Amino acid sequence: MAKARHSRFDCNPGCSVEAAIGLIDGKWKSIVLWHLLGGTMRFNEIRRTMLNCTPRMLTKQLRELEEDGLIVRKVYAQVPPKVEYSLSELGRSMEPILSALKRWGDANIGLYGKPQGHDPREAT
Amino acid sequence: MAKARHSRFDCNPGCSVEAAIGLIDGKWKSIVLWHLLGGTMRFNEIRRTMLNCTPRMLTKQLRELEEDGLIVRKVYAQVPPKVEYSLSELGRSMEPILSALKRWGDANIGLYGKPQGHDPREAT
DNA sequence: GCACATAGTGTCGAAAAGGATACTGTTATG
DNA sequence: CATAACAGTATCCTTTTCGACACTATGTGC
Repeated sequence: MAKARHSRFDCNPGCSVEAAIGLIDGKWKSIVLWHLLGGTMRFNEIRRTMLNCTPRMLTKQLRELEEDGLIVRKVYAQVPPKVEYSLSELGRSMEPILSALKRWGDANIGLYGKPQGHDPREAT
Repeated sequence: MAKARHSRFDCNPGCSVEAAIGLIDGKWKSIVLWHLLGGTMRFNEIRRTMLNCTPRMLTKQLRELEEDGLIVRKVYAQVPPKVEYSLSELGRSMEPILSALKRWGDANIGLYGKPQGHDPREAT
């Protein structure tokens, strides 16, 4: 797998929990997965949803998700290149996790989100 | 909040997802929360469930969880010190997330946990 | 007056993650 | 021949995170 932070399963009763977050705790991974729940997307299409993510970063996150078997990368042999990303079966099986995160976030983001301290660049 | 990695909410439709994982993506946080779902625990009691976590690390994770309002720290004025940690209301409200992670991990850990890449030190 | 238990701290260093910025390759189009 | 589109790469650097290891404080029991 791609991530190191949670890849060691140091704990026992909780290690399946650790294993699961280990796959989605990159800076942009959960968001990418969330967007892909809505269907197949192209590279720049994903990028446009998270403008603060550099292409390098996005590539990295996508490659790790692919390595972990959560998404599928389909390259079309065209010349303005076309690459489509979509959830694999395994990726789709994470829907309950993503939904739970979304629900919790929606319900509680007021506690953490905007109050102060969001950077003045573009927060989209 | 304590974490920086996900504290900027760079994305919009997915930022509530980001907000949620931002609170549980420390190396040991999700595990601590998972254990605390089972009830109040003392410092060393938690430690014993994750022997690879140094006290310094555990303290850090617990402090961040407390800062984020997910757990409650109760200090008893005794002399072999006694400190109890438990989930706050907000922490308990994460149960669906934790459970979803656990279920997914239990169902799929075989794909990642054992196959390759677990280090030969003690995996407990 | 000394060790013991609990819940930590402090310091240092290595590794991982993340980010800024610039550049590449390939064809179709004008 | 120059330009543009798309999907990346390459290089370099900063920040964050993690870990090892040693050390602290304080009442109690011997």
